[in-house]
Amino acid sequence: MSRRQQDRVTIYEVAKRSGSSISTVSRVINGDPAVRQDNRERVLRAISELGFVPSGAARGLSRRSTGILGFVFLREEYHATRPEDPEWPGYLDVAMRAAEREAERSGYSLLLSGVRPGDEATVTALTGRVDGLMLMDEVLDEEALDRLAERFPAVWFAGRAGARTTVVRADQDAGVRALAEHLLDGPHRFTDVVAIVGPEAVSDHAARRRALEQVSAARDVRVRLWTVEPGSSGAAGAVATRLAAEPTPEVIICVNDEVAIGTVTALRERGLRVPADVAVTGFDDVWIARYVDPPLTTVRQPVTDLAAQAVRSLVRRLDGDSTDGPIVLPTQLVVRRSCGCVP
Amino acid sequence: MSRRQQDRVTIYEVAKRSGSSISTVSRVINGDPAVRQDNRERVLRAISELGFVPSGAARGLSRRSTGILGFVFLREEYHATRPEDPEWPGYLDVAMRAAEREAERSGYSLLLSGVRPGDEATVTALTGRVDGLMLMDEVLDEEALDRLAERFPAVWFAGRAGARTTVVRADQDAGVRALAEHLLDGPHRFTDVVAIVGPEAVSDHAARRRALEQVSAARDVRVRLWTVEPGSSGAAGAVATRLAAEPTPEVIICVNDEVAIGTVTALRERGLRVPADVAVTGFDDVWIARYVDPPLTTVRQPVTDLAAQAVRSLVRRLDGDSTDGPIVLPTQLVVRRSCGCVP
DNA sequence: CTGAAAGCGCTTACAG
DNA sequence: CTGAAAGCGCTTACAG
Repeated sequence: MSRRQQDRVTIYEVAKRSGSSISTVSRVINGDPAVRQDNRERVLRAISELGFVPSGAARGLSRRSTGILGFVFLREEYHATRPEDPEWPGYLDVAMRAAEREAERSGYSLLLSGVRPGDEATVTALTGRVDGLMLMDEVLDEEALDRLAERFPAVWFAGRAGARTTVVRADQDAGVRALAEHLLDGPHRFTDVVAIVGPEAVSDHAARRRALEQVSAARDVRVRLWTVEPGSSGAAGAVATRLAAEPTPEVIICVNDEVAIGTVTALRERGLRVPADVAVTGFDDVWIARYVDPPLTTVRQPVTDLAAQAVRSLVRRLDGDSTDGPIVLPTQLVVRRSCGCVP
Repeated sequence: MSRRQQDRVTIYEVAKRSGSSISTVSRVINGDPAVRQDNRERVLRAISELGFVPSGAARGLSRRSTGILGFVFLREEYHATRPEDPEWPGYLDVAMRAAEREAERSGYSLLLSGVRPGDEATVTALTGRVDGLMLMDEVLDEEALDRLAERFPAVWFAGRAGARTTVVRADQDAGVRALAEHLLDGPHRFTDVVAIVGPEAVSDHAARRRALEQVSAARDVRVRLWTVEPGSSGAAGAVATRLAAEPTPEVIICVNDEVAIGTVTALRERGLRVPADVAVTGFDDVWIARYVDPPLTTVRQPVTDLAAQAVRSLVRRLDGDSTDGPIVLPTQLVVRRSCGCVP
């Protein structure tokens, strides 16, 4: 942190060279229409001759605003569900890119920060360098999040329904219901069901699990829950182990598309066909879901929209509008071949 | 940009409450061991009671360093090669995540910025808010890049071999040679070849094209080049059009894995089997390449490493070490089923 | 070991 | 329309 930028050209040198004051230079930089045309041109010329670039730090200090929004997420090794390859980009990456796009539209830059779960200290430190914060669900628990949001503009991305802090989330409940009803009431009327679930601590996972249990209980179907351990070395391996130890179900409902892909692989290694012998479903509808073999039946989450809405809510708050209530976007069942219900 | 942070607690209030001076508070914040234990404790207590967080802007102004590194890339709509779905995460996302990881290890944060091609103004403006910049190849041309790098710490990510500025890149030449030799000299000895290539303006694409032409010329094989237009609405559509208009080749060498996946789809829609009727290869070896049908023969680029090396080079430079020469990482041929050379 | 004071490079009332 | 000056909240010689 002790590295120096090279000698920078300051507003003072521009003022001197253009024969004006720093006030005028500042006005020109900021597009104040009050500056007389000839003065403006003189200043602009000096700026380009000197290669002047305003210091973001000085500007930020003076304006009490950095023009930066922060996106805080869990570092990869703490993700609850991940496939074999640490390089897989998915839900989170799409959200990051979309957030950057939307931030830029509002004149902000996006700062990335991957943290350990519950690392309040790092999040608090970020507070000193950005104007607002967007936090992924698993970063802080509800209490810590509320404590932060009380004194700093923050939105909870994919957070828990009903939180005090503004939450932007997708309707997990409706998505799971549509999926479960399709599987339990559809052409196959599955009764022997396994669900690979994520940890209860992740809001979206908890919501999905609850919805699944409600739908299955109403039909008197017992769902076996298989947990993917946080930091496990890969879904395919974990699923293979369970398959070897337990009776094979008719359908495996997976926590996300990546795990579904791993599950298909694990089933095939046991000589089972998908969907002929076992149906498999995913969640998220990442881009690749339609291209794998078989194409995945899944539930689409509007990740791009979710991220854009989170940024917009934050910007509204920074613009002085009152804090938004919860923002819930719809999910959508996408039926493809992996559930065996279409040819 | 005129939004205000709420009233922040400053170092002055901490000093007053702890009965010390702002110098001492500053020393405590920065872990100066010279501060006497009892004083330190008093200050720490005041900090936590007041919820003090140092202002990044003030600190940055004073230190002449922001602690932020910038990653500049082309906004999505300007990408040369992209599949149908704008949400696909790939090479660039993996690079961003890896850069964030490595930046954090060195005590920096990563700022994202998606720009239009050639947008020097935006890049220059960024210069005021970060300590160093990592630019994707297509953002600026070599001249603009060198102009920037002369006065500001910058590395060129996947840039042109031989540039004056520090370039971090993968060995495209070796990767393409290995692939082309496998196809032209391997079991099938293909002679009727199509290559779907990216724009010459992208350094990696130009390098690959050159290597392919050299290998094929040496064997007297003529390669038909199909160009994927920047901003085209999708590889599958473009490929379908060419397939309808020209004789079907024995093998289609694709510019990346996403295009390969689109190509497989387009071929199938014409009733052609892959690899039985036409072989297809990709490039990059994104995570999904092994899971699609058929699994893709491709060339692996060490994207994570590339990003980490770029950040490290930048940090070395900021630490006062001299500027690095070009950094070239190896690529690797990965043979799977899509080329038809293995069962 | 500690404090008073200058300085980092901007923005913005305020006065003219 | 323009400038002098104060202020944003830190760090860091310098003196003690």
